[in-house]
Order: sequence, then C-alpha cells, then structure tokens
Amino acid sequence: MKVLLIDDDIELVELLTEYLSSHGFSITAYHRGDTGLSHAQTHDYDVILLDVMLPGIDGFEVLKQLRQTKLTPVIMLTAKGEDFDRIFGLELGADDYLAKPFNHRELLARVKAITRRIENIQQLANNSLEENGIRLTPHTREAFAAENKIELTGTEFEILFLLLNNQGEIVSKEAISEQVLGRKLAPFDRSIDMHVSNIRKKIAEHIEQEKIKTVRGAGYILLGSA
Amino acid sequence: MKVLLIDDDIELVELLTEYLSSHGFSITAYHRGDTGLSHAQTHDYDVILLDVMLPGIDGFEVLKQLRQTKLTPVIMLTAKGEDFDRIFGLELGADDYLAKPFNHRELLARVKAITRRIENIQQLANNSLEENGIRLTPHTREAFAAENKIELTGTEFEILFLLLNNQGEIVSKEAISEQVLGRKLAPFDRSIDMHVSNIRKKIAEHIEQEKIKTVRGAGYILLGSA
DNA sequence: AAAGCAATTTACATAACCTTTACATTGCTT
DNA sequence: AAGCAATGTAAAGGTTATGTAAATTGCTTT
Repeated sequence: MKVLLIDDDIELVELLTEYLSSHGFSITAYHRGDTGLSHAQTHDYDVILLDVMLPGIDGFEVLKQLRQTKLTPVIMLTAKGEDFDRIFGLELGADDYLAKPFNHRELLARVKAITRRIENIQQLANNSLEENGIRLTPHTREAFAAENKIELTGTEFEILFLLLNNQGEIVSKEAISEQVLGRKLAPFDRSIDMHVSNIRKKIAEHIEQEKIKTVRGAGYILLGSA
Repeated sequence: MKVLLIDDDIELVELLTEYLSSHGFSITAYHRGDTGLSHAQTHDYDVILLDVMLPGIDGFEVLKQLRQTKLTPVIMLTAKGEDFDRIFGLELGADDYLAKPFNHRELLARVKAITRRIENIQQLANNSLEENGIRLTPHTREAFAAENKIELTGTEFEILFLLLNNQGEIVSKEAISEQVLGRKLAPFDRSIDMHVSNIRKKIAEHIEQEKIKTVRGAGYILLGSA
C-alpha cells in the first residue's frame, strides 16, 4: 500500500513515516503544495494524506486540481486550532479529515478503512464475490472455478451464491429450498441434491478438491480457503 | 438524482424530503429496515441515506445484504448519542456517515460529493470499454455492426441502445419493457422477444459471433469485447 | 381507402432446465 | 454385520421460457 504524505511539518512527517512504514505502508513525502500536487498527478497512490496549510499552494487548491484528473482517496489533515471548512473539503472531493494532533492509531484505522473501501468498491465494480477459487458475478450471472468459466443454470447459480455468502457455515436444505426455490422443503424432495450434484460436477472440471461438503442430516457447506 | 431514505424518524424524513427536493433530488422514503432493503434491492437509486437504528432489521444488516447485489452509495445516519462504529460501517461498504443532528447543508454537500465521485468512477469505467463491433449514434439514430450500417426500427434502436448502455450486464425484459416500450411487461407479452430476434438477425448479417445473449429467466445481455 | 411500416400477437417448434424416479452408495445406529 | 435413513447421481419426464415465421393490428402517408 502506497501512501503519499504532503505536509510541511517535518517532525510530523518523520513520525508518520516511521509509524506507517512499520505497519506495512510505503510512504513518499512532499513538503510543499505545488511539488506535492505535480507528483500526485503523475504517480499512483492508494491514499493521499494532505495538510491544509501548505507553502506553495494550499491543500484545498491541491485537492481541487488533483480531482480534475485523479480519484485517489484523500484524507485532509488540519493544523491545531485551524478553522477547517469541512463542507468545502467535501465538496472538493475529500474522503475524510483528521484534526491535528491526532492519535496515530486513529490515522491508521482511517487509512485502512479507506483502502479497504476502495478495494470493496473495485471488487463490487467487477461485481464479483471471490473465495477459494470460486468466483460469482451476480450482475452477469457468470461463475468461475479457478478462473475457468463454468455454465450454471439460474437455480444452480443461486444455490452457489447462497453457499458462498455463508461460506464456512452450514446451510440447511430447508434454507436453500425456501430462499432459492421459494417453497418449503417437502419430505421426499430430492431436487436440491440434484442441483448440488450438478454444481459439484461443474466445479470438479476445474478444481480437484471438493468444495461443497455434505453435512449429513444438516445441510451443505462451502469450504473456506484454509 | 434519486435518493432513497430509510429512517424511522418521520419528522426528519419530512424535513429532508422537503429540503432535498428543493435542491433537485427526488426522494423515496421507507421507515423500516426490511421493507427499505427489499425496495433498495429491486430499484436503482443514486444514493441511499440509511439510518442505523431501524425497526425490522438494523442499518448495518441492511447495508450488508444490499452490498451483496448493489453498488449504490450509502450514507449512514446515526442517532444522537448513539455509539456508532464508523470503521465497521466503512468495512461493510458504507461510503460516508453523518451523526444526527446534522446540518442540512452538510448533508447536501456529502450527497453531492458522493454522486460526483460515483459519476467519475463510472466515467472511468466507460472510457475503458472496448469496442465490440456495435456502434450507435443516438443523434442520427444510425446503427452500425462491424462498421456496416444496419437499418433498425425505432424500438429496435432503443432496445439496442439500452443494452449497449448496460453492456456486459443483464437487462431484464421488465426493464426493457418499462424503459423502451413504456409499459409494464404483461404475462404473455412476446413483443420484446420479437424485437430482439429481429435485432439479432440484422447484426448477424455482419457479425458472426452472437452479440446478444439470452440469460434464461433473467433477461438479455450485450456481450463485451472478448 | 389503400398502401406502407412498425409493433404486436398468434402459433408452433425448440431448447433449457427443474423435478421426479430409480437405484446405488454412504454413514450412522443398534 | 444388519438395518435404516440420508445422500449421490443417471436417466426420464414434464414444464416453462425462448426463437421465430406468419398473421394481425395500428398508425401514418399518399
């Protein structure tokens, strides 16, 4: 994870660099608005930490110009006692703010939250739910096993989707019947067994290890990655 | 811009509806988590404002379930004094949060900030769309398949246009009926099937590969480049 | 009113696919 | 080991959605 830090407080920059580095981030720092901006415009970061009060051009202006070309998430940092216009920041496209002096742990939490959110959005933009070699994209109803496309029928897709959403947990046949087939499970209804059998067959063409485990008397489980 | 508001505070809902309406948004409101969720899952909004404390199911659960199928940006609203786990909300895929009581201008700024960001992301995604051999010019209503002009009727053009704008995604017959034909899809209405059949025939004169795929029980999908 | 189109409906063929049946197998209990 | 219930699955059956030619309707133009 790459973080760009634009702040003229040398001491703070050093502290943060050390702290974030020790948590697995790689940090690049600039101390002026103008130079920081041109660097940000030409390089890709996962998050930018941007001080409001900066030599060169101020943080708001940096954000405004940056937003004309980049969507990189920005957390704005405000100096102690500084009168910060949060609404203005939001309108310019800031993603979060933090008032100095701030707790390092809180900064870390926010950076992580933002990077995770970006990941989530990208994942959702691909529309995929990926786990242990099984990937489903609800939007297009496509399914992949170990990156090989498999053709599932509507019901098969829904069942696998349900299992994937409850990965590692037992899903009862009753639940599958009600949620996917839309009816109560009748005593000798073997329909779900058949669907599961067919799904397994299709997955097995690409993945050797059995993914859908039967829990006798209880239901089915989609095994987790471990 | 369409906003879905899920909040059980009737008074707040009325105030917000009035305020946001006056700024050009159209508002739909639900007062329970369960009903709000099922509506959100089946309709498209630009932003969802979601209260955390809700009758039915709580806001976190609504968000979690919604995120399984929809990308709609969500701003979470927290009641006064409520202990809100912000990081948890972000992890579930919330896009922002706001503590009550909040300033209306701030809410508006955040809604606008989010819709703008989403637009940007969508724009970026569209720019990377590859050519798939189908080209429509809405202005002159001309259609081309592999650069050969094809003659489409008005309805055919509209349907193909809709599919193209949702390239790679399933478009249901219901959606086509409502958006193109301007009426609800009736039980034995085969009109859309015929239009699709005719469009396919015309495309097939110039492109061998089937472009419009049927997803049984779900709708049609215009395939991307691959 | 006839002609010309486009949209829709009808009618039937076909394909997809869900379910049932039937029998084999597994796993648990006694 | 026997017995029983649950599960696996191939094959058959039946239902529903879809494809499409052809007829019909509806609208506009001539």
